Amino acid sequence: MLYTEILNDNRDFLAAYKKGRFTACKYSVIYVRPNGCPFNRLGITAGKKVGNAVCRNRAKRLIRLAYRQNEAALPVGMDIVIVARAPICEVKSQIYCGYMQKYGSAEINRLFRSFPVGKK
RNA sequence: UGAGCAGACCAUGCGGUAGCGGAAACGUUAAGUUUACGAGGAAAGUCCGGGCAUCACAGAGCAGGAUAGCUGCUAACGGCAGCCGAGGGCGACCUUAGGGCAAGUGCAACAGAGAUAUACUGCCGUCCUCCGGGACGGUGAUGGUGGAAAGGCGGGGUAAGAGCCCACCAGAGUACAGGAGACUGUGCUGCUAUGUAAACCCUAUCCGAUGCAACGUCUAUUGGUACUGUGCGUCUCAACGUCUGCUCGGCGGACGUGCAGUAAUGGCGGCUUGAGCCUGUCGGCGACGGCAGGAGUAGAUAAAUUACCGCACACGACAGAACCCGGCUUAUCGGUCUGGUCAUAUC
RNA sequence: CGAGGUGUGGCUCAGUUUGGUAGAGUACUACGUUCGGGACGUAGGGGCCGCAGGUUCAAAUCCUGUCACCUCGA
Repeated sequence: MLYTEILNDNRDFLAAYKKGRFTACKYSVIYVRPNGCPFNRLGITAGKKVGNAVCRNRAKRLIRLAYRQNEAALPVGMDIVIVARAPICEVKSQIYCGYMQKYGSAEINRLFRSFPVGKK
């Protein structure tokens, strides 16, 4: 991934849930929060409600694929946490990637602009 | 041909495009390029057993836990193999926590006269009688209840009855024979013994604790707090700590102060060749063992095996390694092979 | 990786230790009460006790396996 590091600290997840903005769809929920770094950080959550280990792994792969394909369109300097929902297991990857390409990046850009610039 | 039993095995395949993980080679300040490799029969549940690591180890007793026919296999096991007993199936075959209530204690509702020892209705004898029956003694076959009524059934016997006696069956004890043993067979004694130990318990055997977030090692910061080691001073053999819990017993003396070291975080190691797999052969009924030959890189750390397309068909189930093995249990679309059995038909 | 607990009427829970009758509150139905409703009173229905085996004369209870959920420790 080009400008992206992995977000793996529990505090950062909690900060994204509490202080970030979010947008939701049928397959996933996206939390966004500026982090003040010259790169993005991506965290993926696939909880127990998604399914068994096979389903959770598949959900993580699909999200990672979708993020990789749309990475160029995203702004820089964000903490992004994507939470998988149960229906993502039964869907083809093109549908999810297409959704992310069409709406997801636009939503993230909109949320990014919605944060006050001076704060950053 | 149909039904059924046991065992073993496979787990969609091939091609293309893009991408991921560690490794090797090339290149090198680096970016990168190429190559081969990259989830399972259960990887799952974590129910047992072991390896490995650290800590503790003079020991003794009690408590606690596990196992429970016999012989073997194994590193070990609560696993497996063969056999014995019991039960089920016409059969192939399957199931089986299967020591001890003839040490002790407890429990057995309801029903029933009576539930671990008793006598309501009865039966028989003697006596009495107001002829309805009553008293005393014998008896435990009969009635109904119950899971269970004191071995079962038949005959003899008797006033009426009873293993009181006899035959057969069942159980117990004992002797002999066979077997490695569980046990089996035969003879004799002889009727005393309800069920429950997956009730407490007794008997025999086994069990140190913690778990790769173990543990080792390197490094940054804060701080003089905590811990460890050691030198000096003071006080005492009590308290405290530790040895799984308790008792005895063992080991460490405690406090103050000086010096040295350690740390939560991160990196690296542990981390994958192992009581392993396949083939042949020898020993063994078998589990398994010996010998010979052969093949063989998952090792991540928010965590890699993917996404999409095309073709074929049976239209693809359950499901994702996290220190490693041996088992057990559970989930599973379907398919293949081998060996027995029963029924029917034909020769 | 390890330790423990809970599954019982629609809902919340007793009963499991010490095996024999499944119970309480609430909800539901009917009747009474009231001018009518609520509250109250009386009566009633509703349970393969998570699932599958076993021990026992007899299992919600004892034992074994299994499924789901919850909690805790490192």
